[in-house]
Amino acid sequence: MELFYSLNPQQQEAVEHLSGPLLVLAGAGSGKTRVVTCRIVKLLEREIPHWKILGLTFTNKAAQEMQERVKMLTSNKVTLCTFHSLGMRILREAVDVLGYERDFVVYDEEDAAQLLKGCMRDLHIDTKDTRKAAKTLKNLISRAKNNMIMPDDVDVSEFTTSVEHQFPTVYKHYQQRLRQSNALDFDDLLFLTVRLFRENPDVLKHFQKRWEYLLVDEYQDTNAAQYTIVSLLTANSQNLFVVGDPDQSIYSWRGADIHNILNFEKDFPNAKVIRLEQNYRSRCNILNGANALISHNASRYDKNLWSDRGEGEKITIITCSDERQEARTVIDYVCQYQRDKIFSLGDMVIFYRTNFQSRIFEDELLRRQVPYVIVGGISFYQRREVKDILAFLRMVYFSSDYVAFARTINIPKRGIGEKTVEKLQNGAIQANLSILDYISALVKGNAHPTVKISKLQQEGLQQYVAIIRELQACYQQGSLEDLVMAALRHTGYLKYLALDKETEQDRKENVFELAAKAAEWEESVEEPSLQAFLEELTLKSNIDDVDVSRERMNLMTAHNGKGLEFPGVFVVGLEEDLFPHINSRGNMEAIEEERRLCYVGMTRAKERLFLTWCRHRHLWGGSRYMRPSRFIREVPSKYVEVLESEPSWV
DNA sequence: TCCAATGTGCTTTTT
DNA sequence: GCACATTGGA
Repeated sequence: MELFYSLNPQQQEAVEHLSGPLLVLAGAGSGKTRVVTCRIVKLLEREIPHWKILGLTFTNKAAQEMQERVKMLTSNKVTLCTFHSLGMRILREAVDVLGYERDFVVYDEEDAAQLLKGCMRDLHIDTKDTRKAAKTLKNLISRAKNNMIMPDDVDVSEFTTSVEHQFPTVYKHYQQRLRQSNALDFDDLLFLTVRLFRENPDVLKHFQKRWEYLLVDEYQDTNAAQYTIVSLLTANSQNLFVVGDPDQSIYSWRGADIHNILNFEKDFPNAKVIRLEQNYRSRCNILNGANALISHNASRYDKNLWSDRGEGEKITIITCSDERQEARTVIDYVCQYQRDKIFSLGDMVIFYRTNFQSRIFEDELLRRQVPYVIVGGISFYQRREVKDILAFLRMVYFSSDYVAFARTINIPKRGIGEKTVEKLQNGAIQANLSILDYISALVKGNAHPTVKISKLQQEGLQQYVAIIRELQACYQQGSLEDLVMAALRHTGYLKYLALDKETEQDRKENVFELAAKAAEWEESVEEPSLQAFLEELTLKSNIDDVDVSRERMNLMTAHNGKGLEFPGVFVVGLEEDLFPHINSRGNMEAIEEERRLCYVGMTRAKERLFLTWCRHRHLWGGSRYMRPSRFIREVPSKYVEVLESEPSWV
């Protein structure tokens, strides 16, 4: 088969691997995705039934791409999904064993943050800076769940601050509130799966039998919970095939533990290790420069990534006077390459460390009318107006979803503020009713306990209940698109949007777009349901449906560049305290992660690589002197040409 | 409850 | 320089 024809011996060996644990250490650009896909195809050729194979990825996009490739090659459908959607599937089947309801709603980060804020109010957490405290608590909860620690088992011995001391209480309360909403957060999808497996050997056995061959992509980014899921599922079969590159581990701040990949051989005795060291992507100057950079990390597996793609041009390092000039210089190159037909716009990318850096490049691109796209950033489904409508839809299906209730009850204004919402929630909890049933009883005058509210609020609630009931009726008969349109109509949402003239147009377009997407989605799936629709949207990220049809310059954070490649790459803002970021100062591990991030950026480049830095930069309202990033110094001069950009006069 | 004026403190973000 | 959170008056 042509697919296997051009595999090198190491790739071949990995693809041929039939059973037992295998770690593929796949350097940047070494054909990792192809190896995973080919191995799946190979398993199918060996008459392993497709339903026994499970492939796990970190993004929907990666899962989708592999799914398509496999389907094209074999017309078979193996299960390829993210860890979180795997958790979702498993929990939908069996979470009742843990005392949860099966038709739970999933809270995204924003919903969870909202819930947490409510918890902090409930518990009267008093701090100087609520925002910071909320962030700290959110992180602590996430870390606890990723490390599979229950509220009662939190180790408080290392805690010093008052916020930290309050954490176990908040965590416990937060879990309780999730339950009252019949909701799970992202981390629960993993943690509860682990608990389900650990506490119910029969359930585990069932899933072990179901999937006998496991493949994990980007293994260096797994956290403890994901690691546990994988090792539990493969405990019997031992058929675990993982691919990853420790040098590209850039999500430790999200709980990813690089030791999962570094200790693979220890964790899985008899494990085989295959190294893919030939890079098919980059010119030698680029690859050698990147290799030299990453060799400055002390804690790593040494590897020797090489390329036979020829020397190519040297890495260009440009010193700029400030960020305006940096943007001009970069876009000058972009336009020149495009004009000379060396690269098309879509062949080039700008990588930056932080989102705010994109603005100046956008200005410059707009000024010169160069089409561009920002990959990542705020997702369509996270826009306020879209989430508002989705929250209404959630109330239609999940009548005890407090976060959706709190979000929608005062749209449009019904005189029901924070305090009243709190009272209503407490009333509902005491009455042991869903929030919708409770306020429904309340307006009819037969709620126990009853809550004191004003005449105006009474009317507001009545209206609200009527709207939701109406939408529920609509959901019984019509399509999803109709339901979205009905939500717009019955809630008076368009009128509500018209209150802010500046944003009205964009927001209107977005809500209509949502209706269109609902229609499209309904067409494309076999069994459309409101629940499935909402569920898919919460697990969907912003980079999942990028529009590649149009020819546009790409802008994104270095994090979002992972897994992509471009002929021309600009890594910008390489200054101390920006890249590496100031928050990593003095912390060796953090600096090393920044270095890996820079390495990821550099190794995306096939033909041409530019590294730029500015002597001055406007940061937090003032102009600052910057020093060139240590990462620039760490690229040996033999791979580099250095340019000083003209000083900017304007 | 709501709105406008004032005060603070800055990342990255697969799901 | 900006978003977002808190505060105080209507």
